[in-house]
Amino acid sequence: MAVANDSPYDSSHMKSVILPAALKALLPPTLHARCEAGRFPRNDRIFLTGARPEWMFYVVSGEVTLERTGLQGEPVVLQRTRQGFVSEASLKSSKYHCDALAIVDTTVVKIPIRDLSAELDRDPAFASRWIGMLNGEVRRLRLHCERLSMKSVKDRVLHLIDTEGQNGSYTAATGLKSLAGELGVTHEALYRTLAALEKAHVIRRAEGVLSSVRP
Amino acid sequence: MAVANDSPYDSSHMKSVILPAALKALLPPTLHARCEAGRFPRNDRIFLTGARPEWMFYVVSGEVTLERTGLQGEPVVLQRTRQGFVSEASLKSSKYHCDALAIVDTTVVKIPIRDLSAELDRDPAFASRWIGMLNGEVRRLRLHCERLSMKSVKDRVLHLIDTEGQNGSYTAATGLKSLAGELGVTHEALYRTLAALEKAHVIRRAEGVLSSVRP
DNA sequence: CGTACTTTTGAATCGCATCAAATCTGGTGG
DNA sequence: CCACCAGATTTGATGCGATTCAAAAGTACG
Repeated sequence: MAVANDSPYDSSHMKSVILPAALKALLPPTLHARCEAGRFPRNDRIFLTGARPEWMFYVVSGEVTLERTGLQGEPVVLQRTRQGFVSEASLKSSKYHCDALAIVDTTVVKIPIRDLSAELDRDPAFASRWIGMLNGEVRRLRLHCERLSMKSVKDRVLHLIDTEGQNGSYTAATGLKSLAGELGVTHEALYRTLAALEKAHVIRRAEGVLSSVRP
Repeated sequence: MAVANDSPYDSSHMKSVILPAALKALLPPTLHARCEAGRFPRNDRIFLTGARPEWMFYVVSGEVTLERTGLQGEPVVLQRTRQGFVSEASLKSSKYHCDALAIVDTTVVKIPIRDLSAELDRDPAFASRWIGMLNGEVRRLRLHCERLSMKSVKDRVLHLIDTEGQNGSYTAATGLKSLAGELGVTHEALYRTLAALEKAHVIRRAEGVLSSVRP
C-alpha cells in the first residue's frame, strides 16, 4: 500500500538527521538513527490536547509554546521553548494535556517515544542523563514561578536578567511582545518599564538584548 | 569516638522507619532499610543554600517551603510541600540552590542520596518510576506557573480549586495566609476575594476547605 | 489571662490593565 | 521603487484591582 504514514513505527522511510550536540550527548547512539527532522511553519500545531504522544519533540530553532485553554476559553501559555524538549513530561502519558504551537517557523528533532522509553528502561546511564535533564527543567520552572510571584514588572525583568541571562545580558530572541507574555504582563507595561529602567540607567537595551548596568 | 554524626554513611546507628505507601511503592526494597525518620520543629531549617546534599527529604506531615533570598534580601518562596519530595531536583547537585524551612512541625523520611543515586543507576525500573515522579512534578509546576500568570485573585483561586482540588474541593491545610503566599497575593486580597466569591455563591467555605459550587 | 498569630474589614494609594492611537518595521506585490 | 499591509513598538488617558497601612476581632496555646 502506498498510503502516507507518519507513524514512527513504519520502518519503510526511516531517515536520520543531524542532531544538536546537546541532544547527541544525551541520547544513546542506538536512538540517533531513529530521530527525524521536522519542520513546522508559523502558527502550526505540533500536537493537540488529548492526542496520544508518539514523538518526543526537541526544538532546534524557532519557538514553540505549550498552551491550555483557560476557564473563559482564552489560551494560556504554559511554557515557551526556543531550544530543548517540548512536553518531556508526557513521556509516559497516554495523552497530551496541552497544545503545542509553533509561533514562528520552527525546526525540531522528533524521537519516537516508544523507542525512547524502551531505551530508558534498558540503559541506566541514559536514564541517569534523562533524570539530570528533568532536574534542570524542575529548577528552571521553580525560578519561573518565583519570577511570576513578584508583584512589579520591574522586579520580574531584573529577575529575568539575573536568572536567565548570560553574565548580565538577556536576549529577547522573539521580540518584547512575546517576552511580555512570558513575564505574565501586558506588552504595554513591559515597554514602559523597560523605557523607565533604561532612563534610570539600571539596564541598557540594544537589538533586543537587555543588559544589567551593574552585573 | 562518641561524637554525634548525622552523616548517612555512618552505619553505627542505622534505623529503619515506617514509609508512606507512595514512597514504599516508588523506592526499591534495597533502599527501604536505609531510610530514616526526621523531625523538624516549626521554623527549623532543613538545609541551607550552598550546603552539600546528603539526604533526599520526603515530607510525611507538616509543611516545608523552599526559599531563596530575593534581590532586596527578602525571602521568596519557591515552593511549598506538604506531602512528597523536597529538592528532588538536587539529586545530582553538588550544593543546594535554596533553603528548606519547616514552617510547622514537620516529619520527613530521609534517604541517603549516595545510595539513592547508586540504586537509580543500577535499577532501571526504579529509574523509570523516578522519571515518572519528576514528570508529575514538571506538570504540577507548569500548572503553578499558569496560575501565577493569571491577573486576578479570583481567577487564581478558581484555577487552584480546578487543578489542585479533589473533585471541586481544595483543602487549605496550613491556613489561608499561607495559601495567599502560594498564590502570589497578599493575604488581605485573598480574604476579600474569598468573601466575595462566597457571597456570590461561586464557592463555599468550611474549615479551610474551599469548594466550587458547580463542579 | 496574656501573648502570638490568623482572620477580617476599612481606607488610601499606586501600578498595571485596558482602550486608543500614532509611529515604525519588514515583507509583498503592483 | 513605491504603495500597502500586518505586526511590533511606543506613548497617552482612564479605571480597576491589588497593595499598603491600619486596626479590630477571633483563635490557639502556655
